[in-house]
Amino acid sequence: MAESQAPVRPDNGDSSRRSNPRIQDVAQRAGVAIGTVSNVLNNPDIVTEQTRVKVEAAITELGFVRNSAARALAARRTDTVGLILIDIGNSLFVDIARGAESAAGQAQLKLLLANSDSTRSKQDNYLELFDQARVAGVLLTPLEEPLDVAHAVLGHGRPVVLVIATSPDPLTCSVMVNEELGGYLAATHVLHGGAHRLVFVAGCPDLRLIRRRLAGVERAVAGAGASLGVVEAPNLAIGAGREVGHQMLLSQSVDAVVCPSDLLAVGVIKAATDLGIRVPDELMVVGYDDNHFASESSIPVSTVSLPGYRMGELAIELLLEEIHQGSAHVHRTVTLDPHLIPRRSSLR
Amino acid sequence: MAESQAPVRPDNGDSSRRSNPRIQDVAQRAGVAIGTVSNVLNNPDIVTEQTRVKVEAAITELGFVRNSAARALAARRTDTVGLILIDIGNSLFVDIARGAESAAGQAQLKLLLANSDSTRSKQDNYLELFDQARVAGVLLTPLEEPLDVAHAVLGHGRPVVLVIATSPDPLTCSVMVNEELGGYLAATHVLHGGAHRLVFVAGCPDLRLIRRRLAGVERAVAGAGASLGVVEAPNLAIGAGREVGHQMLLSQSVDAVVCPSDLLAVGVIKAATDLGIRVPDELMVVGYDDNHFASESSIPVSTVSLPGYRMGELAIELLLEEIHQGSAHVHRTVTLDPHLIPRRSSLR
DNA sequence: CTGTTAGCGCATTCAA
DNA sequence: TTGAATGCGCTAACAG
Repeated sequence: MAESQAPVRPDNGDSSRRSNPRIQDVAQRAGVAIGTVSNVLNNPDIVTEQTRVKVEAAITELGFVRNSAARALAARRTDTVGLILIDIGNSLFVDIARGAESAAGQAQLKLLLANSDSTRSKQDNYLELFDQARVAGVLLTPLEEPLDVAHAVLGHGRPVVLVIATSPDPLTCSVMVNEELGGYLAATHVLHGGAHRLVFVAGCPDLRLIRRRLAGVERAVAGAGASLGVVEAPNLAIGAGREVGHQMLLSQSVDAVVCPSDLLAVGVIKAATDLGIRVPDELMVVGYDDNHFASESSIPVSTVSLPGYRMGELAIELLLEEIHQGSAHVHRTVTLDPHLIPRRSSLR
Repeated sequence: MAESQAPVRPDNGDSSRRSNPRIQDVAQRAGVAIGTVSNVLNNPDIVTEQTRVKVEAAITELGFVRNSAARALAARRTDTVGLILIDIGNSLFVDIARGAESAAGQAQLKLLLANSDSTRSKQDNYLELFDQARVAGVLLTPLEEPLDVAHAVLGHGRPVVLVIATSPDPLTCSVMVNEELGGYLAATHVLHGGAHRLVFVAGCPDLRLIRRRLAGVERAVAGAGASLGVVEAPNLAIGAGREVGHQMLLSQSVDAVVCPSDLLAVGVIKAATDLGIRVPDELMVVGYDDNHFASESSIPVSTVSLPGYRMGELAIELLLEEIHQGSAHVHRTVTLDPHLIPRRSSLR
């Protein structure tokens, strides 16, 4: 046996003054073994009431805070989930975050947010960040393909759940929205309101999402014997809606406009107002996403509402399923139906 | 010396099939030592071009991803910063997040977001989460006192920067806004527009923030010989603005309303419209925060704009200062001036 | 139920 | 420059 003099931890003496007390300091202070402290932390039930209290006292006295890095390393797992949002400025994604946070909290999981800001490099950076952090899983509102980095994460055995994916991914679970139905609902609504000459403002017409919505509009129009025009817009923002709307309203006869975003709808309403066209009397307008401001505009905007909160909850539920089922898990896709919220912009 | 037979890692054989290859696997594959791989990862310069290429090849072939837990543990530091926002549904905070993310990215720091949702328990939970993760620092948009958990984080030697603090904290750096000036600007603006009978809608009148804004309004009114009424509202939301606005407009003679939030302003405008009072002709309304929707309402809302993006950038800059200066650091507070954005709701 | 011990995967000495 | 050894703080397995 070596000399007991050999100090395991030379600076033990002033350990009370360390900025980050360790479990060992707590054990020493409480007069128990290190494993016991770990137990009161992770298995409070199997420890004596008496020791537990003693240890807890030491913990608060020392201001002990677990080191999650060490914890994750030793336990080989994490109780953190990452959520990557396309746009935290869009209230739909905020709703998703809220739902996910609520469900995660109930499952004792921590939720970390990241904003990809519609930028692939950011999305990929955060995917890698979460991968490095060995999170229990990641929720991703994905940009369009390629999803190679996400697949790399999957390859490391880390579950990924896609939220608002535009198509089911065979390698993941997904929470989808029936976008075609959304378009159909919007178009049907204005058709029932008496519209005959519809226009769909295709912002970002290359997005599969937008094309699905257009498909639904087309289906509704086809069944009603009305006409449908499609005008393209560079993006989904207000400015685009206003510009495209202005041109469109000047050049063609139209009595209803269906937009794949609320911002676009607001822009079109502005254009109409500028031209002295009354909404909804002369022109009905419907948006999409049910953003919070849609109901707050002076002409509240009718919209196709997506259940963002529920989608967030569902995403966590799917993730938990996958985590618990392990290799026996079979990916599945849950598709939610949107619903129309009629507001003044389309009510005659 | 013990028998060299003792296997350091029994399952080394199938390590290529592990879901998470380690640095050692990379080293083996590249035919170099473990320390060398670490070097190409962290000090690429001090390694031979040739070995570097070899190692990088092995990394991609194996799909190696660093384990940030092990990394943090060994290095005793982290390149991650946490940002806790009061309300990610409020575009001001989104702007702050954007600014912070940009500045953090330039400093090679990762930014993680959390939403306290105006809830103390959530704020404290996330503070502790970041503390456990041993982040390099945390940016906090704080709820009002007490800040005890934040101080605990500070006690562990972890810098905290307060953003939109209502008063400077001697233990931290802060990014503040001259709220009194904001109130003054809003009131002065309507006074110049010819208003004589002002009302300040004090949502959450207990918040120091709100009281500061009111103080600014009072100063402006006092210097102009106009009258000022103050009505309280339970919160800063649209509904409150509408209700309080309705009562106020019925019961007193007023020609300008100053609100400490854009939502409140929108509510007041709604109430006015309901009552057939024309905005801005008969009633001028000014909001606060320059939320994105403020310019999008049909009657665009004049507002006191805070430089959210710059505030986020500044917060990171202050944090970096503190990290680099270490114990020599002296906390400082940067106070930014808001500016008024006149829009239709107050322009006659 | 309590105390002891062996790594988790990596950064970082220090020799060579 | 490169390679072998040490331990970061903790969990988990096991012996008392």
